[in-house]
Amino acid sequence: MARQPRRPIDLKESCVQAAREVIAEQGVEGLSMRDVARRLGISHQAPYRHFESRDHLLAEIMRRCFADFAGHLDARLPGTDDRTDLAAMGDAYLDYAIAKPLEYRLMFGTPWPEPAQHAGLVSDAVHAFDILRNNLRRRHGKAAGMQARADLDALFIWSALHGMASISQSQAMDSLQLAPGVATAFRGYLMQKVGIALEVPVDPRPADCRPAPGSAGTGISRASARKPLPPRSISGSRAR
Amino acid sequence: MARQPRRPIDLKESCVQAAREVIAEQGVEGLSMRDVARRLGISHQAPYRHFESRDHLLAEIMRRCFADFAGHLDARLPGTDDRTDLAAMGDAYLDYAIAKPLEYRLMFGTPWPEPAQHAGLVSDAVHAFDILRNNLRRRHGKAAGMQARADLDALFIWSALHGMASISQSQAMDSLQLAPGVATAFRGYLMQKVGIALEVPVDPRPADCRPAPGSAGTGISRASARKPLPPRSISGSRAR
DNA sequence: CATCATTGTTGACACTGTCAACATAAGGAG
DNA sequence: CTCCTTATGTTGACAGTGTCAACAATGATG
Repeated sequence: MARQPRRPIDLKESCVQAAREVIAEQGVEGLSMRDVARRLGISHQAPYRHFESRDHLLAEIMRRCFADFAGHLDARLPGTDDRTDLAAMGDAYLDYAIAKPLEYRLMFGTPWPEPAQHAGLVSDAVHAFDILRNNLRRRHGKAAGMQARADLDALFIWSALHGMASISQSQAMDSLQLAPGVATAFRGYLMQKVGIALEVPVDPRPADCRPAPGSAGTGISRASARKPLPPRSISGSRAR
Repeated sequence: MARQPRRPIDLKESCVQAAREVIAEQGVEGLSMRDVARRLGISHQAPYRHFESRDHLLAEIMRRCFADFAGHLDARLPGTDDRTDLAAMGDAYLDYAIAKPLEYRLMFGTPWPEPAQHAGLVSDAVHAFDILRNNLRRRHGKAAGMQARADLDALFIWSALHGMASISQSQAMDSLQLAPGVATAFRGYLMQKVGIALEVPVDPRPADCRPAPGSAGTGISRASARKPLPPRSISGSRAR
């Protein structure tokens, strides 16, 4: 028979809480199992009764971050239509990235532990993405190929937002000697550009010709790789 | 008087080489001073004669990666005009990210060591950015405010490319159940969207009104943060 | 030659994740 | 009730890490 946990205070839960505190204070790299144990006043091995390894603890925390994040996206001020709603979603995304940089970095800037394992992690992360995708699917309708279009738009939006979020968080911006006002205008400018790009339809086919509709010729197009880089390619993975 | 280094084989150089191998094989996290020493058959403290700390070694490697990267961008097939050149640059950027994922992650996905220190790192990184920025400055001319416009465009392009590169490298794509063909079309689609966004001029002012020129209303716009997130904000830094 | 800075080695220290063995206690079976 | 199983927590080890301190060799310079 499965025995019920009768502990009043849930040590597993406490570990997660303590670990989140550490991460919020010092970032992922600062997280140590022993530190968690120390903060809770328990032996250094106690957390291992609840988490197989540091990676498993980390995965659980990442899962919760994704859940938080998805909740934050869901809690945006509802737009009056799909368009303003999309804008609100973009704002909510960037607000979160700014307000919780270390959590953001944990979700999107840290190599994931075990891909196949930690199924909960994956499904929670996908759920966050689906909030964005669902909006675009409503927008594009169900005609043939429109699922793909919605996915492509979702990936494009995500790229721009994530790119901006992670660039803003790196110290890079400080060193670039940007023209005055650029740093503060960046966010609004990017949102406008993305909005424009979404308005103008685009052929998701191989691309290569297709001038931009209403404009001379897009400028950036030709897809696919050429010139496969000199010799020494890179293999490797995040093993060990 | 400054003594000349008379060593035939430069141990400092060997350390860098060995460390780059480790990183290319196992990623940044796998880099260990002692491992470097072991590979070179020297004592575990020898590398410290040439690098103050692991972070200093890492900074040197990052610096070289940026130099490589900038060289790779410079070595793109020259475009016939600024537009096709910009496209070639985008392609070169993504080619590099794909060919050397671990180096790419090292440059753009790893918290930098000491910001102020390691001046060489910063200047080499800025140089890579300047390749992009210079193209856009030529494009925009020198009229008042156009410097800022060029910087904004550069940041926008960088965001999209970096966003795509880092999303593609995460295992996320595999889990999203994307519609068929989306994964392969992603790159070309994003390049087209970026091209379109660059064609259509945009007001870099605060944004908030300004409908997209030639279209009903951009959809994504309103900049700036609202709703500052519940309570628990995050402080912390990458200390120690 | 004597001096001295450069470079490399050896040995420690505190810290990490994790394995193994042990202690304790609580519930069910007899 | 006792006995046993199972969950939980503790103690002690081991190999690995970055880094400090003390020492040794070596070669150019006074």
